[in-house]
Amino acid sequence: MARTAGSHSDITGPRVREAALTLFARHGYAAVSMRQIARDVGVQAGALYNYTPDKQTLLFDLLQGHMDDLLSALADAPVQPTPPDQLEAFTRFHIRFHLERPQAVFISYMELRNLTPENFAVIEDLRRRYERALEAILQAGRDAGAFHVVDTKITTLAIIAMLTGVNTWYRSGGRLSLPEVEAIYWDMVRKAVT
Amino acid sequence: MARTAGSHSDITGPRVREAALTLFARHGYAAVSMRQIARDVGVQAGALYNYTPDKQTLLFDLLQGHMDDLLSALADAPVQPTPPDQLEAFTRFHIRFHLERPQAVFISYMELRNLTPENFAVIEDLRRRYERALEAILQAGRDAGAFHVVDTKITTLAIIAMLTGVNTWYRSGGRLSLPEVEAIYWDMVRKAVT
DNA sequence: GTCTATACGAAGATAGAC
DNA sequence: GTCTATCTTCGTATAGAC
Repeated sequence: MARTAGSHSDITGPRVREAALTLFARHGYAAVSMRQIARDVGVQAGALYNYTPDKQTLLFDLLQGHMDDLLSALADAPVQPTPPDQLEAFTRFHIRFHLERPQAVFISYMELRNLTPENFAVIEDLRRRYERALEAILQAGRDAGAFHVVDTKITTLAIIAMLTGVNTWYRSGGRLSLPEVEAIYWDMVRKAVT
Repeated sequence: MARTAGSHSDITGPRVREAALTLFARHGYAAVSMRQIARDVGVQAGALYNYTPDKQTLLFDLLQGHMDDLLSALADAPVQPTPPDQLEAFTRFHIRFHLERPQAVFISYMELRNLTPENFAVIEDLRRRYERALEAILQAGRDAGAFHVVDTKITTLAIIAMLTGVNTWYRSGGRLSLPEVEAIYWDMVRKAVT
């Protein structure tokens, strides 16, 4: 695609999404105006509509992009031979991935209710797909006699809630290193399913 | 206090808070207008200002009321003799209390960022007080040799995150009864700290 | 692609009548 | 205590010049 001299679509577009991500995470989708986003990017409000048809789509794109990244990264992770190894890999993967993008994680479950029903359904489907990956590990482990799990659905949600909770308190450079955090959580997960 | 014939302060006041709670939980604080709240209550927008000085105070009162209820209920719970019994009681108390008022729970951590800094500090202090109650149980259990906990602070936050996660999926009348849910979570908590 | 200008509606909050 | 009316500000989104 040829571009004219003054065209910055491939630079400004990502900057719009970055600014929106930061502002949505800090103040919430409904509390952020297009004018604020434009100010952060350094353009006028009207110019934003070259990069998104409306504010709703901007939110949806951020959430969908995040879920796509999550599922791709999960799919790219090395395959482990046994359910306990798979569960450990999942635990460490989840913590690391989520700590790397706290803002996207934050809006991905804080702003779900600000999606239109159609957009919500899309994100929900992606989220369920991620949960099913963990549940499959728990089921395989139970079938193999390695795990003692009363209800794989609930345990799946409980583990994910516990792990995602790391984002509420972890600060890099704090008292604990990332490997230490991973080890502590893996210890709890391992014991909880045994 | 004498009241005039047309005075409904003691009826309308709570109804304003109820309507605000429901609307804030459903759409988010920033997305809800005073006019919407007034419509739900059945008065004009201007009349709301007889019951709250402004929208911010309305939110703060809801959150502070919720935290006060939580800490009172915890203080009123029967005292258990040993750390494992205390932890079981805490686990069941937390699940039951939170499932009884899902809307208040929801806004109490979704709308924290919409509080003014001063109001935020007040709510944070109350939240920390609740967390310290659980941490004290974990420390006592570790000192007594009943629990195996690497880091009491993190374990406290991990347990609370896991338990509060119940609110995201539990629906009364669903597949599992409340006692069953409590039992499943207590089983996981117990194993995770042993 | 970005600007300025603006259409159009709705927000929070207040004033004064009843 | 509640109403109607209103002030002032701000919201999303669009139009047309450059």
